[in-house]
Amino acid sequence: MTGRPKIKDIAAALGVSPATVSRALSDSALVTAETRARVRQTAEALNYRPNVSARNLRTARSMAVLMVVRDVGNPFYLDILKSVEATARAAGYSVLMGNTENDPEREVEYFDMLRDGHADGMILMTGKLPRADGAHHKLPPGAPVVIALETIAGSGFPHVQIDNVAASRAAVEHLIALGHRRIAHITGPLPEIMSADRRDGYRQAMQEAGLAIPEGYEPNGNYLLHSGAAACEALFALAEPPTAIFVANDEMAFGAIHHLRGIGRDVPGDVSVVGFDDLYLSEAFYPPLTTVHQPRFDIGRQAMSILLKMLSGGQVPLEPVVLPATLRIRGTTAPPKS
Amino acid sequence: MTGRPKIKDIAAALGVSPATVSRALSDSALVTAETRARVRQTAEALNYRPNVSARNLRTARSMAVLMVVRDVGNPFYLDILKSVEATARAAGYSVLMGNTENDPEREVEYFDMLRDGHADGMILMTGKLPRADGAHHKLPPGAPVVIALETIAGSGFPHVQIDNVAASRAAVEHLIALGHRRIAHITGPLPEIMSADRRDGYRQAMQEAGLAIPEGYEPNGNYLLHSGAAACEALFALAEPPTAIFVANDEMAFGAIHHLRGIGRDVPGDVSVVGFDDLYLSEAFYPPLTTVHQPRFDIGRQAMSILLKMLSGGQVPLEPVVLPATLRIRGTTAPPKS
DNA sequence: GTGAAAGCGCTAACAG
DNA sequence: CTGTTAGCGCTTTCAC
Repeated sequence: MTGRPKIKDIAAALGVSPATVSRALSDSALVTAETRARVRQTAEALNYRPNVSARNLRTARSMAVLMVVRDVGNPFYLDILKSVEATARAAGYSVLMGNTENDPEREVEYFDMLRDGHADGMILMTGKLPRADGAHHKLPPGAPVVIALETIAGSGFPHVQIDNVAASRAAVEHLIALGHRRIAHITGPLPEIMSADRRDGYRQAMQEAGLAIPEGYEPNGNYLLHSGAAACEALFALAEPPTAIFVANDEMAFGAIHHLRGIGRDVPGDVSVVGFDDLYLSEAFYPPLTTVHQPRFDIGRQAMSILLKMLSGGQVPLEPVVLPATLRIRGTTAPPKS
Repeated sequence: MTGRPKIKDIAAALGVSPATVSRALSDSALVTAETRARVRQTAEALNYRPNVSARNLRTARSMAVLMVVRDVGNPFYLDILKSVEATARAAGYSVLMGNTENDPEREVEYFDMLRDGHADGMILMTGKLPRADGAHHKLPPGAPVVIALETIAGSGFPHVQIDNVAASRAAVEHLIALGHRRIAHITGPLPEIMSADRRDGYRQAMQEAGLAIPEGYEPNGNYLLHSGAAACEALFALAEPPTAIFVANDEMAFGAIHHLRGIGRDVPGDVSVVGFDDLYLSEAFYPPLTTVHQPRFDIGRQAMSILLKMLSGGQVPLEPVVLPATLRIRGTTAPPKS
């Protein structure tokens, strides 16, 4: 025998039909325990592996799901990927990773992968659907798509998220409680909802405390290290720089702190900084970063569970699933100097 | 028409044969520019997507490659993934990400994915082949597999790597040049070759400088943050702790520095630390980490290029491709105190 | 409990 | 240049 063995080869070797082999291999109850054992044994002996393309074609399923993120480079998503994968594996699904790099065309490509049979369902963490006019409209209604971490209003897809507004408010309230009054905010990319939510939490806390938000106190970033430094630079070029900064994610917070150090400002001595995400390294950073912790593991697990439910035709929550996020107070926040 | 459109539907709508549609869609030269245009247009109109399972079954290729790493959580691999993906995409391949978490069973599963048609080729960065007795022996000789970053002696697969011994030696020589004599090394997981190479570089540099390696000066780690802290703790429980540490990767170096801070030792004032990898955050860390920079982008690009060559039946380098790694001297190294 | 036969959607000979 | 035909390897009726 040459080439990879097929079901037919096993059948021939055993003098049974291909159908029986197929059934035995898939643990069908329609086959004797004994035949099953014999089939499994020769399959093993022949080093047989079922051809996935053939199976997928026949069953019209890929047993794979797609997880699409804005930036694989962000370790934050990786932790979620891990729990998504664990949950998926337990149900027999594998996980394909999609990375958009914020490129709308690539988002469209990933949507296409649902339709062309690459994957059966999808977890989206990109904060927006491709082209408002809508690649997702090509998907059948009720398509197995779950939105995690971000919000896509009116999409009709289930959501798993945290309350970004409340978490941000709590972070800023912490700074206010320490006595800060000149508090700035480095935003994520706008007008994405997640970024807007975090900014809104900041604004709410400021307003409730009766604090003004001076011109230039809301510089924009894009969640990347460098943009945190750049935004921070803009802040400290102001006539009245802040004594505290709430940064929309940890990575930018690292960049901001790095910049502050460069211009000779001590954190938290001169300036307090709060981040958002609680990355793996945030605690080992110096000073250990005060930040908002997100329940990454739960987010992934819940999102995947809902997706699995959709994939098996079950009911899914119509209301967003909102998980708790908590402020972790560490070493980058302190009372203002004066 | 109900359900997803197939090639047949387009053919019917246009009054041509399915074969023509297939050809038009794949830009075959065997079809008029005009027919091609018409086909493309109705395909677009019908919102057609070719079924990948059917295509893969027919062509016996998946146009996907698998990149398997030890730990997706390590940002180091992500940068490589990005360049692998860019190179793969340019050639029409997509990339599947495999994560073994150092579990040999999972490595075997990924090998199986080559045989069951999930992927056409594979880039391995796990440092060892599954079960010495050998899952890879199930693969046909000359299987499209490239080993990156690590070495699998005698496997016969092409390798893309850096010279870990030389790079480590350079790192330790830097510490020696600063005047350190009590230099310790926190290793990666042994007996993996990459970890062993880095340790050997350390030993060579020490020996050449005529420096002894005291008992306990080579604590083991596993490349994770926490193990760096733990190994460091062991080091500073010694009667004569080191004045400098060469750590086998940045993540453990972060952990070690964090621990040193915890026990009141200043870096680099009291202790110098050198890492390995040059992670994205290493420069933003405080103090900025002195470390060995690896050419991540080139590693990914080269590995994928070689894989593509194998996939198209071309010749591949028999000798390992060795890329340069360079020491980046930053803020965690200084002369010893006394 | 097992076998025979059909067909998933596509591409690649082979004719014309 | 286009159409006809066959078949990739598997699963799943439908018979028995």
